[in-house]
Amino acid sequence: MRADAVKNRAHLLAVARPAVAAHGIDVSMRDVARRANVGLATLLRHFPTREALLEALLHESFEALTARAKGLTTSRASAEALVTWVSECVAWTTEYRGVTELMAAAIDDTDSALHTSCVTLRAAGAGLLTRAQEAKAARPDIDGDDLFALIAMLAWAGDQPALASRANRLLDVVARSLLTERDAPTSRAT
Amino acid sequence: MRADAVKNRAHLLAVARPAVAAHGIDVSMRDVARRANVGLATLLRHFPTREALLEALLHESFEALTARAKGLTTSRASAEALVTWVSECVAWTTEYRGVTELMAAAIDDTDSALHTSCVTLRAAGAGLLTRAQEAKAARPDIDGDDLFALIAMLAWAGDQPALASRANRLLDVVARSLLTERDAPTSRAT
DNA sequence: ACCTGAACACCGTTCAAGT
DNA sequence: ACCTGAACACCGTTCAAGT
Repeated sequence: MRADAVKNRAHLLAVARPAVAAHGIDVSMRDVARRANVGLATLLRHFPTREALLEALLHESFEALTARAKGLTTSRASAEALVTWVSECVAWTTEYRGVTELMAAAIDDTDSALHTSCVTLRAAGAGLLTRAQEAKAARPDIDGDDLFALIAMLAWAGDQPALASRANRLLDVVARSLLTERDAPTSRAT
Repeated sequence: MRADAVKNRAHLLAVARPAVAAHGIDVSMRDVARRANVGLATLLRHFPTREALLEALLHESFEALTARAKGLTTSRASAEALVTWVSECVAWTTEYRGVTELMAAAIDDTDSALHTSCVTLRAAGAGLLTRAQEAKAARPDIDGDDLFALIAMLAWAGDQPALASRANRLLDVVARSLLTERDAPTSRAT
């Protein structure tokens, strides 16, 4: 990559991050290009789709959440680790309004730039879930796909202004059903 | 209303219904007008917003679901009635892809054409919930707003192609947490 | 009263032309 | 290699002009 292209790319990401934070992931691509004092076509050249731009912005977060799952595996009891991780995933998505929709679409779309990140994230959750199930701490009849869906649902609710105030209770409802009775911590147990 | 206006309105609704069913609630208003062989401005004159059009299309369904809640109150055990109604609400929204987003926005927006319908629906659910709670069949620490949020979350998941196959299990997860242990029916109990 | 075409300010896609 | 303006086909909003 040419030196000016490297610089352009970095500049675009620096501009896109606050724009996405302010307007959600539906922010106008044209607007991002404008803020970067660059032609729209230049933005599209670096990031041919919205997903590609998002992937570049979110890659580190995805990796951090995956690493966090591994860390929780060794540091916490299985039920607590699972709920903590779910809660952190949900909390993270609220930084990027609308990203849940994109993730739900990407998980089944091999062509999406977000596909690999989403699959990796789901696998990390599945690991925590399996561990909890082996310890008889989580209900055995759900799998990593269900867990991913539940996280997405909670994240979606957190994105809706009318529902966001209920986020903690909704997490608690899901968590209680996820865990078997005897080990069920409430969402305030940390 | 003038005779030609009445006819236009009915024709627009007849055309809009299959269009929404096919393309979801994000269907282009221009496209609906085109299919009706009418100017876009004419469509907007009858239904100044997308919400107004949707309200006209969905009004009967909202009323039916509200009536259904009342019917279940007298015909079923409180826990079963609650879960059945939740399940029927979720199933209904799948006919109108994307309507959940609109409902979540409308519930807190007094100006939305869908506001009243959503509030009424929420109240109907709250009634079923209260009855179940009084029978000690549902957990006491949630309210009608939480229930509305949970229904919306399940409906949203049903709208996502990648998550839809999990719909039954997700309903079961929510239902189990909603109900107290001893009375908890699985989602297949009917 | 009701309808309509047209102007407007947007959007993302595409590509020929520049450096 | 990389950038860019412009043309394109869309969108919903608004309104003056028609019947």
